[in-house]
Amino acid sequence: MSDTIEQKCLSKGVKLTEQRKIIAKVISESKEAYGKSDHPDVDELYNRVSKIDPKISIATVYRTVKLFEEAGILVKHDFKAGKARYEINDDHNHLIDIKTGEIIEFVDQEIEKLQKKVAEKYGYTLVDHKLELYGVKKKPQ
Amino acid sequence: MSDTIEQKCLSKGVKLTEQRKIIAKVISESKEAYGKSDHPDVDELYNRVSKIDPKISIATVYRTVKLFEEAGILVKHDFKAGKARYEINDDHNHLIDIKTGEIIEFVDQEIEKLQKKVAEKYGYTLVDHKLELYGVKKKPQ
DNA sequence: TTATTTGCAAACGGTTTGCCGATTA
DNA sequence: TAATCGGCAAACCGTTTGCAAATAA
Repeated sequence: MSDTIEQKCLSKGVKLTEQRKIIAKVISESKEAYGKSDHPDVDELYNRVSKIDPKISIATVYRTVKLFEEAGILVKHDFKAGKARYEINDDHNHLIDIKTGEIIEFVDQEIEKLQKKVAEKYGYTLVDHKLELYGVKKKPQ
Repeated sequence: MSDTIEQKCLSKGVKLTEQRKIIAKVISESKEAYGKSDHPDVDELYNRVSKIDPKISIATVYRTVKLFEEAGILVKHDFKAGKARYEINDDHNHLIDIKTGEIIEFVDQEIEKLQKKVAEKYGYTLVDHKLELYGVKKKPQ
């Protein structure tokens, strides 16, 4: 499952254009290039894309991230309503520092298991979930 | 903590106007009156409020729910981006039926405990959290 | 009375869309 | 070549805001 976005597009029949390749590249690199907890919103994505090809319009960025989302390649987040953020769909949760806005990604199997259990309890099969923790950093020591 | 919204306003120094009383009433009654998993969005709130006093504007509804939220009386949800929903702040989670849109509220102490543990693990004190499960109803039997 | 609130309508900001020329498979 | 895509600018829609009249304390 560690395919590139491009590979995922191919396997899902999403046509690859120059613009989409560039947008995919920017999203893939957003982590390594800008730090661990980089979660650019669409506008920021557009800024970064523009540096590679200034002719790409923001409409294309919107259309592309939506397309990737519908293909299950990206997931959309609305941490703060108003501006959506997209990231590669690899099913982790977020711990958000309410002071600094820093975002830490984590996975916890136990919580995962309990979620499934809760859904079952109400007669549901768990299909998806969203968990966001909001916290403040503890004083060191 | 089972004060009415009006009582909470008083204790938090939020001035009570006729309009706010009506909006508070509609929110308080939204559960009992329309079924267990009623989560009206602002527009729907406005519709219901209008039936009581048609002169109340949607701007007032927006201003009021925001005011109540800032006072910690309500919490805001963005289940589907685009339309915010508000409900009384009593700290439960949501299980959402992705077929019907039905919303079930639940609390799970174990998950709660694990969340705190995860935050601690990263050096944070948990202040708030959001957990949404998305599922499909199982076939009966 | 004085600060606050409300209604109205216009503005705002993120997102979507219609049109038509450009590009992909 | 046929179908799809992208750029542009206008439209959209939920939400916010400036203003002047109305109201709470």
